Amino acid sequence: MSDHPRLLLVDDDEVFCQVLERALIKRGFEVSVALNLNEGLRLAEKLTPEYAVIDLRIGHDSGLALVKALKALDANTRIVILTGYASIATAVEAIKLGATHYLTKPADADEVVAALHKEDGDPNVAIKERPLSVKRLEWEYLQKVLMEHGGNISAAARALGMHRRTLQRKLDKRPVRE
Amino acid sequence: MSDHPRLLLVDDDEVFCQVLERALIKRGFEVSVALNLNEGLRLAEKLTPEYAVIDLRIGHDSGLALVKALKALDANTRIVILTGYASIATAVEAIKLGATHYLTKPADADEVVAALHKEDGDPNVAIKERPLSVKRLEWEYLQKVLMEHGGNISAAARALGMHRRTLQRKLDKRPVRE
DNA sequence: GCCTCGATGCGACAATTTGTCGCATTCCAA
DNA sequence: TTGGAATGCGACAAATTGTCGCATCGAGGC
Repeated sequence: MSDHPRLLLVDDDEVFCQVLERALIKRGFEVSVALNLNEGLRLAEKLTPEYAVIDLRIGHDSGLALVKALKALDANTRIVILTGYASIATAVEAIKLGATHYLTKPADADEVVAALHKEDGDPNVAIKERPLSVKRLEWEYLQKVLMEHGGNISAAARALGMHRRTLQRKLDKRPVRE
Repeated sequence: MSDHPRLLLVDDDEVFCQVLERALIKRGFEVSVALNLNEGLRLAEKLTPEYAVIDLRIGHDSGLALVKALKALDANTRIVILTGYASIATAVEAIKLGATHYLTKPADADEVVAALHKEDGDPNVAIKERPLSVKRLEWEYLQKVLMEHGGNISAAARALGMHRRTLQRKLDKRPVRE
């Protein structure tokens, strides 16, 4: 056992979990990973983690249920919702249920950690030195959605509400530095 | 003096205020209207309303300041943020500051009243099935970074590697629906 | 094989959006 | 009071996007 704070990571994307887990361990957390809701609940009860990073959509379940459960177990748990399917409605409910913050993918480990430590109602604490440029954010997002559509450019463009020609052109370019 | 609950309505759109005021009176509220932040603060202190409906953008000021003030006066005040410039970043802040709910214009009086009476977090809100459009993602990101810089447009533009003029223009526009 | 449908790559041109400058205010802290 | 920073906004050129069109390609279905 260590003095490292316990953190529960729940997300059904295995690859994403592996990457984020590594990054969080490097930042001093003792990380436990669950790939589904039940496993998440089980680990939560067993470990009573001080921190949690939870995907909004875990398979067909909602991560918000887990927020409620974690807060019931320990109201001091600091929870961040991290999702690729963000909406104002779910953000509002997440915060009402006691989540500390709500992040949209793509988000890097530094953002996650910063969000975990964010204080209540405090508009600005740790300002990130270099936020991703808009172009870079867009590039990563395009890649992510494209992948979710099996590389089908037409389908991705439709999902993104963007003209196929435009997506095509954007993909031709290099990702922006930074 | 009646037994009608007192409601403070703060929005810089005069026409909108008139319409909503009438509708709220019809629904049994004793409504006071303020068209700017200072007037809103003054009325808040004078009336200590049980309810408040506040625009996020009041002229050049932020309605979030008023949420904070109202909650400081009386933590039981039920406040709904109503805005045409909705973003996840501001929604998260509003709820953290104690707002009861967060609505996007256009919203009718029934929705507003329902929101005022809304109870705590519901883990069963519907989760979006589609990812955000690129435009919407950008809007959310701009709002987030802007908030991290305390609303300083110049600083946010620098951090984003984007021209101030461009950021200014993007912020003026309404967020894309979805 | 033949046909259809959706995906793709790409040219061309118009419609929009951005990048830049400039300038008048407004704000704020020294 | 004063200098520096932030802001709002007009104007015009530069760059990006939206649209249309068309030829090609691969997977099914018949």
